Amino acid sequence: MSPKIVDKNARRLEIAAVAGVLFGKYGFDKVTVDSVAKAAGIGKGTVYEYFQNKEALIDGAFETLMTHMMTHMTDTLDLTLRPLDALRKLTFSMVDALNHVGEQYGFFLEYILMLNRGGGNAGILTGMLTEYRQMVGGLLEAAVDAGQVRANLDIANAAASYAAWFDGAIFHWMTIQSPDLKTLATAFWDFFVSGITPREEAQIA
Amino acid sequence: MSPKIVDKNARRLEIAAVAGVLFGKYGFDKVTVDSVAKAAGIGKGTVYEYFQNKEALIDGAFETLMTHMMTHMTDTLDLTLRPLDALRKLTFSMVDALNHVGEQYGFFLEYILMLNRGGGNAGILTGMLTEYRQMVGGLLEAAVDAGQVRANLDIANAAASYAAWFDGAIFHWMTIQSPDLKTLATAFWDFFVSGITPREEAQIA
Amino acid sequence: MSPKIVDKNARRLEIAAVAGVLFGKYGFDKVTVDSVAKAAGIGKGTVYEYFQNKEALIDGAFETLMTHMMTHMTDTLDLTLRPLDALRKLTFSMVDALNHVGEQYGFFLEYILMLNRGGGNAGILTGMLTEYRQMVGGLLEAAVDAGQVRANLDIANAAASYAAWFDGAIFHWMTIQSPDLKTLATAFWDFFVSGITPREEAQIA
Amino acid sequence: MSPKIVDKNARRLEIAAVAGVLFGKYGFDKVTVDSVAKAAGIGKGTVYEYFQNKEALIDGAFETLMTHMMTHMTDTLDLTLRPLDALRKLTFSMVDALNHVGEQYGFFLEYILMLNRGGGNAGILTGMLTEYRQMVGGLLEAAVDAGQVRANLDIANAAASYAAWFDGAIFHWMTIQSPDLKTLATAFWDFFVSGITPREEAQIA
DNA sequence: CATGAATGAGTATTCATTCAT
DNA sequence: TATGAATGAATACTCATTCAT
Repeated sequence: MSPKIVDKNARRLEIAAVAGVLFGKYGFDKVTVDSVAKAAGIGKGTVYEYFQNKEALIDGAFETLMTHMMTHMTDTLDLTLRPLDALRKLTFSMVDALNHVGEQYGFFLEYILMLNRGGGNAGILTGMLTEYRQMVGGLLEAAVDAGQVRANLDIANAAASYAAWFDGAIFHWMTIQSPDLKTLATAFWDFFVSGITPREEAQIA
Repeated sequence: MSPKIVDKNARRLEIAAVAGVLFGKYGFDKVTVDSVAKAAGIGKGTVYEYFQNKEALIDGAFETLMTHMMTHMTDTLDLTLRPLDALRKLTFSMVDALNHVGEQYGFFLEYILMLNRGGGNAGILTGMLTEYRQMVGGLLEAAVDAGQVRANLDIANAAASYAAWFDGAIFHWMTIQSPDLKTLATAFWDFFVSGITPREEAQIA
Repeated sequence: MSPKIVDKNARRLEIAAVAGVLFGKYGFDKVTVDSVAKAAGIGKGTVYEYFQNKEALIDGAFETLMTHMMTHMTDTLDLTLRPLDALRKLTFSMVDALNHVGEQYGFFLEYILMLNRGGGNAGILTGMLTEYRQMVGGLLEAAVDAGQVRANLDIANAAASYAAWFDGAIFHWMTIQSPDLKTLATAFWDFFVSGITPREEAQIA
Repeated sequence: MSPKIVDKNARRLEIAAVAGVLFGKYGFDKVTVDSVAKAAGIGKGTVYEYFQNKEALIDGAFETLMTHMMTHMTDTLDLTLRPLDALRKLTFSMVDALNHVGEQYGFFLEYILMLNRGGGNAGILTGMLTEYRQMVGGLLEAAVDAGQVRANLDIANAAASYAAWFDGAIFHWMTIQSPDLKTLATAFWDFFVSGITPREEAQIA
């Protein structure tokens, strides 16, 4: 009922978003609370009205980033398409989006490192990765049902592999810009499809 | 000329190795030069005898790590096997090794982030990644010649995809320990082979 | 806008003054920023709120000292006296003052050395010395008009010589306390006056 | 009898001279023992064979500088000239010399500051200044005897004033290069002579 | 005698956090 | 509620000095 609560939350998200951009660009330790405040157009003390400390700020920033990415995914997911086509569309849409949020992605990586070292809220990330795998898994399952994918596919691990490939590709692309992300994705998709679609027989030695 | 006999290079590598472990465990900014010195059993000033500054220390540590990893790869590479088998062996050997250098791998990720933000020596990393892709590409090419892999495979991109998957898998594994790396690798391998081996025909919609 | 009312400029001058005393007593390099803070009764970080770095602190201290000295001179300058008498009064008043700011004077010397080596703001000092010479030159000129000084005196260089003597005298006095500054000044004044006042004829060989 | 003693002393003087140049150029605190060693073409440890510590090094450097200056003075002193002319020659010769040892002079000033703050060997400096005043005083006394200077001159204080002027002039010249030292000296000399030479009567108010 | 590798005390500077207004 | 002045803990880096060779 109190309209201020809305304001407070909006302001919170605003600050977190600004912080996320800075963290992505310069890294957690190089970003000062003061620079976040300046970038958000508020006083340094005010940041502490919304976040208990710098750590909380990074958690908030990460949540905001994840929300954006998940929203993008959900929005892009087109259930009128056949499952494998929906996955293809999703894949390339993400590639497109990444060309625009590359810096944020750096922040994403860094956050994972922080978690690994005991800082941050691991739950957020685990949950998000699980959700990501499940979305892909769900599509693959539907594709099995639709006969687009071979029935004996280990869906959970295929989804995990897909996701791993995706993040690894971005990761390498950040290091060497060649080949560009779209080319890499195209080649992968081709090869991914070859691996999962029905076939007469496998002839491995 | 020098009255004190010290193998300056050996000492340098020693310090870099110690630093690498700490950087991997706690991250660059959380590691103090003093802690590196203590861990190496030397005085703080001595670190500065071998490295101009903390940045140089991280470059040195990275070089050391890369050298180790490349050496491990080369050592593991068994050219008496058929190419695809050699690649499989390499893959699982790396997975094994990673269970032991997981922390170092965190350092590896972090270094990439630093490079992306303008610090560090980008050349080392680019070179290493290129070398990694080439090694895999070489094996795939040999596999094509041996008829183990379909002839129309885009080798360069398949190698890049393989490498991307590999790093992405480690990356996700660092975040959620489930499934374990070996399971993930087994599923990927199966599915990778399906994608690259010869087949009657592709039946994609 | 600012909820905390602090006269930033007053605080700045206060810190500079305190720093000036310490610099004078112990020299720039022997004085730590922390000791300045302690002496000013503030925290170390606060010093950096007012001065960008230690160098800025010394510039500020010097400005403060110069302002004090110049104010003292101007206050002492009595224009109701005949010009030469005004200069005499000024001279001895400065001597008196110096017995109290001797330590500061050490800082003054040191600052000049720093300037000579490329640090500090040379403009401040040059301006101050020029002003000092002009004040003396003005008095000598008035004395010429009043017939107290011989008309053919090279005023600019006499003023420069006077100033040089003054600083040199302080300088030697700092080294050997004998003779005391007043005696030295008395002798100089007598002899200075002999050199500049009108005379029948010069009988130099 | 031992020829090594000569060597040792020569080496000592050599190091001190080199140190003096560096101290003059950069200031005591900015000069490292290592840089002195490098400049002297020896090892860092060797410096400590000849000087107990950095402080001793500065004392040695100062002694060397003083010896040079005194030697220059004594060499220049021409007793075949009439006393006042000898003093004039000495003055201008020193001015000439200073154009070449300006940097060393900075060291001289700094040393005085150090003494004033309790470091260094005050005796050396006091002795040297006394000697300097006595040399000038002696010439003035001889000039009185020769009738070149008025008999009622307070010789001790005139000598002290002369010396003070000299150092003050150099000091100002270091700050503002204008007027050049020779011009300043010419004006001073003219005016000094006016003040000390015999005259009919003083007509001061 | 000469050396320079090793050392750690000492210091400038940054920045997260607090709190009076 | 918003602010930014004040603070001091934390840290990279320097350099005089020692001492094994």
